[in-house]
Amino acid sequence: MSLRLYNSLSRQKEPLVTAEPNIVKMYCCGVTVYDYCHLGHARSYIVWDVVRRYLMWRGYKVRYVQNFTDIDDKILRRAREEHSTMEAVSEKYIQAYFEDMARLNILPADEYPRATHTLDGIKRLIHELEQQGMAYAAAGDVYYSVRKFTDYGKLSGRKLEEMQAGASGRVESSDPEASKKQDPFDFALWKAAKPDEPAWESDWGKGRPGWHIECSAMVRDRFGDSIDIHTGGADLVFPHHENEIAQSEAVTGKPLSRYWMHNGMVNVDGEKMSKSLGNFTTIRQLLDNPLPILNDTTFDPMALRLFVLQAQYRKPLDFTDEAIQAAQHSWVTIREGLLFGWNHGPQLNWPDLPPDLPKAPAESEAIDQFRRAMDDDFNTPEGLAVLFELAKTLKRNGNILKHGGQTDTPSENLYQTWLCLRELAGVLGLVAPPEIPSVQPQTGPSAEEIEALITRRQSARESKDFATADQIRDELKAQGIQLIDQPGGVTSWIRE
RNA sequence: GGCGGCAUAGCCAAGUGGUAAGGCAGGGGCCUGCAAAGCCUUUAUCCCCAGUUCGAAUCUGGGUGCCGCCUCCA
Repeated sequence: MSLRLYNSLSRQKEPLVTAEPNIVKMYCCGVTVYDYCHLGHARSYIVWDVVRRYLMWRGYKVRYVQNFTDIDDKILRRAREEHSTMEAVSEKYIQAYFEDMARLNILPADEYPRATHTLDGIKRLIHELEQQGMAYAAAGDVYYSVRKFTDYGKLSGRKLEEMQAGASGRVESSDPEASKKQDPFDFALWKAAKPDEPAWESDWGKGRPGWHIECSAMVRDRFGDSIDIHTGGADLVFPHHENEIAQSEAVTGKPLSRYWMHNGMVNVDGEKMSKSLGNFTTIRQLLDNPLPILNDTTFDPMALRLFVLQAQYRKPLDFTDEAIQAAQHSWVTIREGLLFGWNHGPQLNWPDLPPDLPKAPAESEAIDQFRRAMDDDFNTPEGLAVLFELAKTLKRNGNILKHGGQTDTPSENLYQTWLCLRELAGVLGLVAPPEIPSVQPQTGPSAEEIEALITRRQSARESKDFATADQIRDELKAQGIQLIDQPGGVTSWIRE
């Protein structure tokens, strides 16, 4: 059974057939760098990271390119506000982007082209469009003649005539470029320089590129005429991706991308999270601040990842307190499972664990089920269900071991389960750093002190002095020591 | 107004013709001096109506509600 994915272009799931066997050329529309990334960005890049990791796990060689838009009105406005420059603003937020993505364990792209580094390619493409009669210059601007591209609207499924009815009110008057356009639907490929704004020399005079053209130019520069998968947020379908298609395909005569994939939006109270609505939470806001709903602890980046992957990527995802809480708790379960080997391997006489763990047996049922789920348009909620089954088993056995019992599950089975969980979690980018208890910095009372207190409590309990017994338990609890009274009068303890 | 999508337990979410995965939260039980932790166990007939079918959450038609895009947007 092959991998199938939903292609926005055909509006149906299709088997993945790449141009070259086992090679995937993938381009993802990145961010405009004028602010910190919010949860909408987090979702988008987590989703595409998982797609990429899964394809790699399935044996594809993936080349992944993602751009930074570093020329833009909003960046300029931000620069003015901060008495800074466009370069400084974009540099700052590009660095912030890298920091945020690293925390979310998103693999770095193979390349990060920037608009400011792609001027040659952009100008070349505009020239070619001009030569083909698809574009025209107008007072220092250059526009794309939308009506000349007969396939216009094929991605978003709209017809120019139908759009006109609803859009006419806005397109006409409010747009300052409207007077230069031959048609309201035409869009800018190149914009004439305004005073005091960064500008580049060109045959049309000093100016800067429009937004859509950079992606067309970058894809062409890095990959050639066609790629396999083009991704981005659902809000980019129109006009951004539609325009990319118009620009690229008019010149090359070939499909810009075989498959188009779009992720659903993150919602707040049922409405899209967006800059313009002002209802956004940045990634760092969420991860850096202790949250009352989490007992004043911070939200784990991996829990954010889990939160995102618990929804199918094309559906809207509601961001709520309850969702945060659920994700955090869920993550603890997965993490317990991931740490099982490090915590209990020695106890089970496992061999020393090499840094590169062996692969789980490919024919295992869990792997099979996971693959079936993910092969069906990256069904991560179903894939996660597999992880939970594995993690629960490990967690349960870990608890039994921790509480002094003896598991009746063969050590070898637990080892395979653990390898399997780690491998599949890795495909989803979910990792828990090896936390070997003995290596952790020990704070609070020493083991001897604790044992002494337990002995004192024990005698208090035997003489029915429960007040003293409970007091000792409470004091240790306050120092992060959890006492566990086991059947048979034995009391063990763990550091929390 | 046009185009597209969604509607499954308290919340999130799989399932696309054969009598409802998983997570979170909750209930019950075991254990305990009490507790914590743990273990076991439990919780839905799938928005409404009408069809097709031996059989539908799953197909068809009609409603209702919500969301996205049509302007910068992941």
